[in-house]
Amino acid sequence: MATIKDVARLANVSVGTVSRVISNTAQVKQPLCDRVNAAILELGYKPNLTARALRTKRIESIGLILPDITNPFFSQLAKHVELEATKNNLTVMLMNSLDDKELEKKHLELLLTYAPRGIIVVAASSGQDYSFEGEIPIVALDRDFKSYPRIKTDNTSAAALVADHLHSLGHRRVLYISGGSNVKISASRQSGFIDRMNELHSTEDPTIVETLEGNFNYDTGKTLGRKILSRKKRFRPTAIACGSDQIAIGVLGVSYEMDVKVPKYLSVVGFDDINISSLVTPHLTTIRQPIKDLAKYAIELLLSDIPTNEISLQATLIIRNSTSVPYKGAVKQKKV
Amino acid sequence: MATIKDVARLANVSVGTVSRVISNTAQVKQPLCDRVNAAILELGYKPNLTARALRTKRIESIGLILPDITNPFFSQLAKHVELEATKNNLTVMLMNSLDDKELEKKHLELLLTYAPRGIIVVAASSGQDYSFEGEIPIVALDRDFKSYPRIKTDNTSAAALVADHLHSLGHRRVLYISGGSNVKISASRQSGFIDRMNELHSTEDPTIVETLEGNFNYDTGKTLGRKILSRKKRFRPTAIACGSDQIAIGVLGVSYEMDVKVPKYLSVVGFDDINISSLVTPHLTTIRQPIKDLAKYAIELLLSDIPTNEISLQATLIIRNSTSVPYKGAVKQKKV
DNA sequence: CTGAAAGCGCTTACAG
DNA sequence: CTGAAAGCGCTTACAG
Repeated sequence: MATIKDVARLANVSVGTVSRVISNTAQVKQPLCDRVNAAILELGYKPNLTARALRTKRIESIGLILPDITNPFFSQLAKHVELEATKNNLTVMLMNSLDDKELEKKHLELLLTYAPRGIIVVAASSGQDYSFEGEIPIVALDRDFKSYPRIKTDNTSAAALVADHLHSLGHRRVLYISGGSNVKISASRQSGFIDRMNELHSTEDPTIVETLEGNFNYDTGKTLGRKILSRKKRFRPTAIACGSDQIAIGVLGVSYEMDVKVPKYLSVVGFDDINISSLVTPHLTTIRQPIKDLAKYAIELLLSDIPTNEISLQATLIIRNSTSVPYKGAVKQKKV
Repeated sequence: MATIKDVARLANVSVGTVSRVISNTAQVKQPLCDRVNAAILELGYKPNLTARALRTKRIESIGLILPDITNPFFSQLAKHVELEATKNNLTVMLMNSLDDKELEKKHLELLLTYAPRGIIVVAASSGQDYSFEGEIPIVALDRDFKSYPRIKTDNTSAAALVADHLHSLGHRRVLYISGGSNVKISASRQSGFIDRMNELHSTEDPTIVETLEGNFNYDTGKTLGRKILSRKKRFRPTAIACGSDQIAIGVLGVSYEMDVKVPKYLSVVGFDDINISSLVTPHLTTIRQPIKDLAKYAIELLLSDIPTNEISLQATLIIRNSTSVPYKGAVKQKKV
């Protein structure tokens, strides 16, 4: 591999000059500049990133720690983070915390010793019980992490969108399956939905909202879905809103098994718009998180060090085939 | 941040000695060793990885280039690569080629300038039209890349497993939906299936095999599935084997839409065992690739530089609910 | 605007 | 077994 010295020799300038034309950091007279560029081309010179990093004390990478790349939402996030990073000539180091706070901490510490331009963490834990020295910028994505600046979707207003949609279709008895009220973003979605539903309530036109809690996964959808659909029809909601697409797809699964046609007899809404949402049958009505922007702002924040607390982005409702007006027979229902 | 010098000073030894105890590369007498370790602990010293990399000309990372982390199979692969890398104290740099050979090349070149311990590429292209200097080990995972050593699943024998399964259930008219015969691994699966099916054929007990070609995605399953299920029953296969789970899930989708009960009237088999396969309805019978081993061997190969051409791992058949004996009415059928 | 030189934090021959 | 020192390939004050 040719080094900066080789280039300097060939171009008959000092290494300092070569460095300057490469980094475009200072004025270099045209003739010198040309000679340097010619030499770079001739030698096929590529700067040694490690050496540069040692001097500047910054590696041209960002770290990305997330619970599990296998989760469709996270993999989409990771993809856009990588794409956005590449635009900025940054490489991304990926690590799975497996939702293990110890591992998350270890990853963070290792990453810190690489001195990347910044670290994005989709947190497994709140990280309250330890701290880092050093001035490497850290950004929390999606979930809170310590008191680092955070980029997130406005979950509350997004969930309200779901409530609006269902209500406007005519649903008055709905059920919310939550990813667990102990998880913060899950709680935001849940309260966003319920609060809006309550706002929509009036004595003349009453709404009934129930909530069931589980996790963000398929199993929750299956288990709780089965429970709900086992009820007598008059005690069933006409629509189920879910805290995640996974839950919703689980609900779709039991609906099929129990022969409850969606959306005819049951409307189902997800949250996230993961890839398969548009492919399952019926196609899932859901909330699309602005993943690309989430990634873009996260990286921007990392590179800008403009002090920021939180950036909250708006999500959009994607209406597909899993929601419709409630079936005619959905007459006066009793409260469970 | 404390440096090796600080440690040396505190421990009252030379930096060389500190380096030696850290890297465990030479015998250091107990007392010195103890002093050094104590100093490291006291200062919370972490070696500067960049400086080490500059000296050793190797960064403790591996590169991972794959078409799209969003593809469930790749994300599982990536996860296990990362887990395995972490075990070896290696960090992974992730890049999506987006199936673009130019981008793949650019990524590769960038990665090379980082001088990682090795690069794993799940190739978008055969990479025939360019070459790299340098001695950084490269390993092809899943798909061929140049003439680098390759780790893969034995697609041919895996597909034969599917043929065996279907035949033993009693299916005699089957159809294979391929991911395209121009893609090498797809062709292996296809021929593995067809060849075994033909071996199983005899004049007393004939089998009929058809093939349709598309891509590895859901759409292919939907489109071709719809085409097949639109045929009159007597011209329909009793089972469809697919080149990927995505295709199979697409087929499941149209089966539902067209009200063809699976597996009662149609058996469906996938390939890959991506996460959702066990969650779709009905749960998909499929081939499980030994993803963990794929990842493990890839990294082993990278680190060992034992000259190897190809490692081919055996897959396993996972029988779930999308396959069963063909329905009774599946009597004498005519050839299409 | 340009060059000479220091120095980033390590590792590793080279002596002893 | 240990220390002194060179050097990895850059960047960046410091002079001029």
